[in-house]
Amino acid sequence: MNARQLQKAHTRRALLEAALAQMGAERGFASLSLREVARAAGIAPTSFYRHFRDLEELCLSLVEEASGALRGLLRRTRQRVDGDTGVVRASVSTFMEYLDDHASLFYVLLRERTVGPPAFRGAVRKAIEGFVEDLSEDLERENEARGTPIGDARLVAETLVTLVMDAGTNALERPPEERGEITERLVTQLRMVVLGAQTMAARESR
Amino acid sequence: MNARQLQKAHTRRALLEAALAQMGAERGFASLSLREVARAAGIAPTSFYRHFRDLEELCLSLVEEASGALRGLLRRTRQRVDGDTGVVRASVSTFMEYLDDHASLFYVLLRERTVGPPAFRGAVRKAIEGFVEDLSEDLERENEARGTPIGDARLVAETLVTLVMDAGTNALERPPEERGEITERLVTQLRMVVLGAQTMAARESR
DNA sequence: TGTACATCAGTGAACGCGCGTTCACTGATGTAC
DNA sequence: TGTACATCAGTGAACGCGCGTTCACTGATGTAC
Repeated sequence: MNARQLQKAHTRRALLEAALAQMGAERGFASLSLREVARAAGIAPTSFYRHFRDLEELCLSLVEEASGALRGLLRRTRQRVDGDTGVVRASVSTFMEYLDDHASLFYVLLRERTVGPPAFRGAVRKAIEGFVEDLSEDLERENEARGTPIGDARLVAETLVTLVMDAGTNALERPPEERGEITERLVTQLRMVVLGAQTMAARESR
Repeated sequence: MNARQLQKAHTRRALLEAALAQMGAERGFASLSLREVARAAGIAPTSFYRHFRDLEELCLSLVEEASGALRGLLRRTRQRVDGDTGVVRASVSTFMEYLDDHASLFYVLLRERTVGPPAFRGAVRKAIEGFVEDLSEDLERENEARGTPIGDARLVAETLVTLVMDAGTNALERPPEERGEITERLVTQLRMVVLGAQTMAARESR
């Protein structure tokens, strides 16, 4: 890569980081300002346009980045799911690690799910659907292996993901010392769901 | 009430409605503008201050209104919960009715849960906690009556509310014809949770 | 009931401010020969 | 390697705009006597 291209990539990164930093706990994409972001990235406002068409394009990149990180992590999770630790434990601890490492990115994913331009919400939804898809496959595989049918695996996966995302939101809003409790409650919730699904499937096959 | 007081109350209402209308599908509280709201309410921007200190105060009123409506509806739900229809069905149909009648208010409740000033998020959380509290009592009462222990009723209630809120968000974002499917999936989800909780409680008491 | 005064919801002009975007530019880096 | 030219990330001045907020005001409604 050119020295020029390298420098450009550098600046682009600075812009993304700056936008991410601005959206702390209280601000959504809607309250960002191009000038503010440029200022924080250390460039003139006009230079912004060398990298993105507008703020929306920048934020879309952020969403994609957040999704990518999440999926990558999930993929790594699979290797942990073995006899010792079940899908539930493994997924939860993976998720909480992600939360620690990418808190700001996660904010983006959670917040912009319900506000903002459609393209935005669509991207977030797609990311979550990918998550659901992966988890669904894992669930089916594991439950076939164990001989415990789980019924509509996709619906179960959706339920689990919903609960995980919600717990993630809470975890970000509460002080870190409550993190452990939130995790434990989440694990119980997820087990209830899986157990309920199995019980339901068992009844139906009778 | 005075003619004057009456007129004032009228204008106040217009302001609240205007703000609500502005926050359609894509806009959060953060992207409202005082002038825009005043314009839509048919008054001069400066008159706004006769009613609210700033936009935040207005939005807080909206959140409280939304919470009030939700709780009121829930209270009415209780009367439906009898032998014929269980807690689950009754709650879900109640909720979906609310969704139809107060879509905009519900947007406020769902969106501003994760973005915006702390006072704001606090109010929303409090509303949801009230919801959880009420449902938790219902669950305990019903399950004692039936002799099917449910374990940590509060945790179960939290799980149910989380799933209901999430389904509500989806329902608002999807075309109305998908509403029925979403409702059915939600009912199944909730039944899984209740069944799971009961199964878990039964195992533990063994 | 009539009069004099107080209240106060709503007004319109004015302010300074930060915003997004345009434009013609600069000057370091890259490329062709 | 040296030279002439092209590219293009970053610049700074300038624009028009809508914003939140202040201020002194108006005039209908309410109140005291």
